[in-house]
Amino acid sequence: MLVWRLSRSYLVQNHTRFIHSSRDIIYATNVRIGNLFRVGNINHARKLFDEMPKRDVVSWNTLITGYWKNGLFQESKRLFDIMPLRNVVSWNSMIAACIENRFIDAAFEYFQNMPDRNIGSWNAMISGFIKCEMDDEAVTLFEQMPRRNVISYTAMIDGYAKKGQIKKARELFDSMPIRNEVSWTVMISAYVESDQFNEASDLFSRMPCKNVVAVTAMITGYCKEGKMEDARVLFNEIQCRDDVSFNAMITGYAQNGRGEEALRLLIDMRRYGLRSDQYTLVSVLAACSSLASLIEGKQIHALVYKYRFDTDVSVSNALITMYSKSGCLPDVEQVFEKICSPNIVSWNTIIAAFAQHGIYKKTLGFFERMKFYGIEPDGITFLSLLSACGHAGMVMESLYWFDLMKNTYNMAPRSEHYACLIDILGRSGQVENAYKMIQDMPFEADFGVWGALLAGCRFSLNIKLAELAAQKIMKLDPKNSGAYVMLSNIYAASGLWRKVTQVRRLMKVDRVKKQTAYSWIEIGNTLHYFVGGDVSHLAIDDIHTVIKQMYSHMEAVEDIA
DNA sequence: CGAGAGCCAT
Repeated sequence: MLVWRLSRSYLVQNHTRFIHSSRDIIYATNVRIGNLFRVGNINHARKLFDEMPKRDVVSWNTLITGYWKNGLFQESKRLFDIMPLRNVVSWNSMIAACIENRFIDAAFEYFQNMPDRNIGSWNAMISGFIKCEMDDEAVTLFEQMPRRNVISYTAMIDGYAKKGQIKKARELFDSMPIRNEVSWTVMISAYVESDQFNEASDLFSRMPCKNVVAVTAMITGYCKEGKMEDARVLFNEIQCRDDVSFNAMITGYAQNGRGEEALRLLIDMRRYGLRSDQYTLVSVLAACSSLASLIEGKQIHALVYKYRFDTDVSVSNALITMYSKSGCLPDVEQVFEKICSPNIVSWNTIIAAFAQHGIYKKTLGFFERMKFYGIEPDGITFLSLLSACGHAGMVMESLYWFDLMKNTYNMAPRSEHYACLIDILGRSGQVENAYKMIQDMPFEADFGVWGALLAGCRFSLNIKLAELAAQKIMKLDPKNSGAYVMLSNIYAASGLWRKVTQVRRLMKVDRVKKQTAYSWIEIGNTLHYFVGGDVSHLAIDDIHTVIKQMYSHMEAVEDIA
């Protein structure tokens, strides 16, 4: 009897604790449906929904959101139309769905038609306008909305930042009543993006609670400044590193010419238990490109296949550059032809690849194909075309492309285009014409333009122009040793030894140090370094013998040509 | 169930 009573009370107790009201069942099922959609199991999610004896508005909303997040916008729309009862979230979800599919007008229609809006509706619509670069509309809504929260402000700040209106972004940031870590991060990355490192750093130091996202933005800032050691310190301080922070650090190394460290960090990343994604692969491929190390590049290419990123355009573009820098032109073409829809970067990349190897015909061919596919060339395309002419020594053609760019495509040449053209003119001994071109430029010549002129002067030993160009460069970039070295070389080639000594002395006074140039090659696991005049290599005599043979061979070939 | 942030290629 006692046992019976005990067990009965036990049962009653637990019954009340575990019994599911129909509301609980609906709630649990909704959560399950949402989770199934999140892992892309659409059919199973739908089956659960269909089998529900009773559904609430959240069930419908979960279904609607699940469909458009899996790329089935039309089904979301259909469900929205037939659902028995809608709440504000149903409407907001449809707004988000339209925005995701770039139907901004449809989104606004939902926004206007909905019976009542909450702050989320306004925020969704504002960020939609910002995504579609309709800033005026975003501002109008922001000003019209009855209440604003931290998300409204943050979305607007990000919008201003993306438009390059950093000042306005900052004003809003300062004026907002409450800031959270997202607002701080948006503002910091706005400064990083617009190369205002000190402002970014200042904000970062004042940020009360630094999460991994903000730290990653700051790491990017340090990397852009070339301060890799500082970036690494920040990176090491992160408590829980994620794929994005690893990618930022790897990219930093790759972009600062520290390919070995980028590759090493890729290994660390995998050891840390993180999978590399397309961002990682693009960056380590860039690292391989700068190292011109084909073996590692091919290994990464294998990873690209393994992780199924071989259809990613950016990855393919990075592969093209890698193979091009290693001189594997057949692989360059092979990767390119496998891209389903090459974008402007793909075309520019392959054009640049053949341009850099002086294969003018192929360069031209890809340019024609690009036009045939209806991709409009941009400034970078023309830069590649110009550089192709430079590598092939074709002055007339370069002037043709320059003219085509200006007059047929109505594009304003940038200083890089001028620098390229001036380089070509200089190499062909036309420094006077090159100087004329500088004088006719619609804007002030920069470091690159004067550098190209100075470099050109060594072909015709034009002392006057060389001195002028060197002077300009020293003014624009006082720490740069290149101008001093180049000028002194031109003096030396002209037999002006007293002037050579003068420049050397000037370098000491200005405390400019010549950077030693070196080249290297990796054979097996050994790295062989070579500096100019360096005879320390064990096989230096053999090397010199081979070089002499190559020179005489080249001369012989040139005679035939 | 809906709204805001960091990393990629010429």
